[in-house]
Amino acid sequence: MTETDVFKALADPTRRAIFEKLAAGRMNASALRDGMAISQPAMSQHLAVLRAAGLVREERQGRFVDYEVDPDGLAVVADWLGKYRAYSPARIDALKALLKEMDQ
Amino acid sequence: MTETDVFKALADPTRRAIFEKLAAGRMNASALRDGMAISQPAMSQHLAVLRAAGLVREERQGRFVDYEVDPDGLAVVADWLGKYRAYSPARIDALKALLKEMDQ
DNA sequence: ACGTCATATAAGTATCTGCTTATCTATCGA
DNA sequence: TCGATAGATAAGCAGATACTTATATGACGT
Repeated sequence: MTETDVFKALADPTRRAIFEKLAAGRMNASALRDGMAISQPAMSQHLAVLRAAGLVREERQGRFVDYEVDPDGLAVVADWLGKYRAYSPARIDALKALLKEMDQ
Repeated sequence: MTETDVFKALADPTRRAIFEKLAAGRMNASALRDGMAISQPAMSQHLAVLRAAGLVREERQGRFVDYEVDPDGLAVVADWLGKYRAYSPARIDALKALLKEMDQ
């Protein structure tokens, strides 16, 4: 779950797509697969990479394995980005928006 | 300057180290290099990758080329991360800290 | 217990990555 | 104009990556 693991995991567009799909809600590997032109072993391998990076976690449900977003991996990205706050006006705007959101 | 370009660029620890060094202030390629066990062509290649990702920009100064952090690449990361705000309590804490900072 | 289904793992392979050495381009000072 | 210096680019190569097909594991219904 190092920075390198996380950024490497996110460097692949297929894995980002899988992650994005999971962000909509917990799902098993087969459900993830449909509509996604990807073989079963490829999906399994991508999920293993995401899991090793701490971006995703799994919970076995009998014969199925449900996957869901793991905030730990996101925290690594957030922390990295945080170091460069001074350079990120766009992010500061986003923060302001989030604050507004939180105040409501 | 796609998401893939940015995450791929950041997936390499040497490139993250270069970026971090640049975050401390604009610097030419030779200055970046010292203290960094990296050959001149390797540095040049890494800088090209960072530049293509929009993480860094260059300005020729006579015989030297100064590099500096380009916020555009960071904005890509911030935007990506922003999509998963709901999952990132650590990031929200960071935001709160930033707010405090901004209020002072 | 048996066949089936969900997922993981193994092994092989084409492509990509990050490095190396060698060479080019361009700007500087003398 | 010449030698030196900063940096980029080319070509080659070892290792990593993302896929494939084949097979293993393990839980389910019957």
